[in-house]
Amino acid sequence: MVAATRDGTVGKALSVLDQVAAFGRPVRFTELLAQSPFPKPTLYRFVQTLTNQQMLSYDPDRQTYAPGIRLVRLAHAAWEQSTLAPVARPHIDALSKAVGETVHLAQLDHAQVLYVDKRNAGKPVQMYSQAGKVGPAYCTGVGKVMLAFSDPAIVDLVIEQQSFHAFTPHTLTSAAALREELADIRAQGYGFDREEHEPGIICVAMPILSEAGRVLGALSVTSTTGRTNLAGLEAYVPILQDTARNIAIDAQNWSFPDHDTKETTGI
Amino acid sequence: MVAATRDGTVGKALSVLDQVAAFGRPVRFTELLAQSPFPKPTLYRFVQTLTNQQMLSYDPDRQTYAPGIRLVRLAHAAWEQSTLAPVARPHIDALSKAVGETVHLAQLDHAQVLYVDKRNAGKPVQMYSQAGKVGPAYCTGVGKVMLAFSDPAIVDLVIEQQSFHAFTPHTLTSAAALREELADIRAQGYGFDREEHEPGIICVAMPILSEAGRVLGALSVTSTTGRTNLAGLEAYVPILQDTARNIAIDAQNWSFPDHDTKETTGI
DNA sequence: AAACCAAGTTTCATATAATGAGACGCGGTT
DNA sequence: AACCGCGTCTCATTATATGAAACTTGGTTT
Repeated sequence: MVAATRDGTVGKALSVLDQVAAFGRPVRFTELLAQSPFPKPTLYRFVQTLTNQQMLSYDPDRQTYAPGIRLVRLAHAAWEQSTLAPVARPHIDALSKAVGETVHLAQLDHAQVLYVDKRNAGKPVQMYSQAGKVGPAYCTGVGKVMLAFSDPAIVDLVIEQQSFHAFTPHTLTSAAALREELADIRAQGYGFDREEHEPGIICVAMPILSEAGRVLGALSVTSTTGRTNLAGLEAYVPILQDTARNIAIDAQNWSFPDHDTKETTGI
Repeated sequence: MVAATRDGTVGKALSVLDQVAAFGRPVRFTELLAQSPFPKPTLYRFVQTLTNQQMLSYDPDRQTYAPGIRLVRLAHAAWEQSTLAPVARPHIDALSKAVGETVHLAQLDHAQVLYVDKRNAGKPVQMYSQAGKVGPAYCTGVGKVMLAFSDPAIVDLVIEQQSFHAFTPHTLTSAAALREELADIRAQGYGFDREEHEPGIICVAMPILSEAGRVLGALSVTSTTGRTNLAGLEAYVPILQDTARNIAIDAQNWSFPDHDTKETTGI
C-alpha cells in the first residue's frame, strides 16, 4: 500500500481504512487490532474518527466496521476526474460494439492494475461492481502492457515487491520471464494474456500512450479459448491501436470545459 | 458535510478532500486556499499529504489537484459492503425487467440522497457514472420517502440545514410543505416525485424498511410525463412493495458468507 | 534588463493534538 | 462468585500540527 508513516496522523488513519477494506467483509475491532501496528487506544480513536467522518460505517448490531458511504461519493468524483474513463467512454462503446467481446480499460495504481471501466459483450453489466477492482500486473494483459512501456525504475519497483503466484500453469512466475515478456511486448507494441490469470481466458491488450510516450492506461479485448484463439484476437490489433490513439489524443485535449454536460437523468 | 473540527487533524484533512471533490474539476492550490478555513501552509501540507496518500492526484503540467485513484479502490469495497447494492442487485434486475422503466436504488447519506445503483430502461448504461451521485432529499421521490420513515430528530436536522431551492414550479420550497408531504407519505406508505426536481420527470418511490422499521434505503421507478402519469406509475406500487420487502429480508440475513462468490470475470 | 507580482514552497518557535500504558465497565462464560 | 474477553475511557508525556513570516520561482510589466 502507500507509505504508512511519513504522512503523520492522516497517513496512519488512512492505512486503517485500507486495512478495513482489505478484509472484504465487515470486521470487528479486535480483528483489526490483532493485525494492526497501533496500540489499542490509538487504533480505537482512528476507527472512531473514521466512523464519525463516514469513511467507515459501523453496524451496531454486529459490532462491525466496513468502508463507509462517503467513499462512494468521493470515488464518483475521482472516477470522473482522475481516470481515463470519462474521455474514453465513447471510444470504448464503439470498440465494444465493433468487436462484440468484453472490453476493459485499466490504469496502473502502484504495482496493481486498476480496472476503471468495462463493457460486456452481450448484456448490460453492473459496472460499478467491476470498476475499482484491482488485479496483479504481472499476469494480466493490461498489466504487462502497461509495465512494458513504463519507466524502468517503476518496473524494478513493481517486480521487487511482487510475489509471483502461479494462478494457472501458464502464469509467468519469475522476474526473468516477466522481463523477457515485457521486452517482447515493447518490440511488438501490444501483448496477450495466454491464460495466465484464469484458465480458458485469453486477451489482447494495447497500451494507451501519451504523445511523450508516457503510459496513460491500457485497453484489452477479452475472450475465451472456447470462442477464439490468440490469432483470432490478433485481428483486433488495428482497431485497438486506433482506439488507444484516439483516447490518448482526447486525453491530451481534455480540460474540463466547465460542465457543458448538463444532466438530464431524471433521477 | 461532516463535522470538520472535533475529529482533529484527520477530520480537517478529509474536509479538504471533500472540498476538492466539490469542485467537480481539477483545481489549483490557490483556488482551494481562497475558500479554505486553513492558512496557506496548513492547507499546503494537507494537500501534500493527501497527494502522497493517493487520495488526491496531482497533474504537474496543469498544476491541479483532483480526487485520487485510491478512492476508486476503496469505494469498490465500500459499495460491496456498506450499501444495499449487492443484496438488492437481483431484485432490481427483476424489477427493471418487469416494469421496463429506469429503476433507482438510493440510501440516505447525511441530508443527501446517495444513488447506489441504477438500471436503465432500454439500453445498457455506464452505471459507475451514476452510482455515487448525490441529490437533494427534499425534492426527489426516494429522498422524501426515506425522510418520511426516518427518526423525527433526523428529519429536523435535515430540514434545518436544508436550503430549499425551487428546481421547478412544483418543488416544495418550505419546511411546512415538506412536513405535510412526509406525513402523507407515511400514511400511504409510498411517495411520488411530481416533477419536483426536473420538469417532465416523475417517479414513484418506495422505502426499504427493516423489520424494526428502520429505513435501509429506497427504490424508485422513474418515467416521463410524455410516457405516463402518476396514476400509471401507481400501478407499480405492488411490485415495488414486494421488491422492497424482499430486499429488506435479504439484507437482514446477509452476513458475508466467506467469499463463496468465486470470481469468473475473465479480467 | 530591472522591477514587479503572484503562486507556490520552506522555516521554525509555539501551541495543540496524538499517543499508549493502564485502568475501568460490562456482558457472557465457567 | 470469580473469571475473561472485548470494548471504552483517563491522563501525563511526547510528538505533531500549526501558521506568521520569509523565501523561491516563473512569468509579466515598466
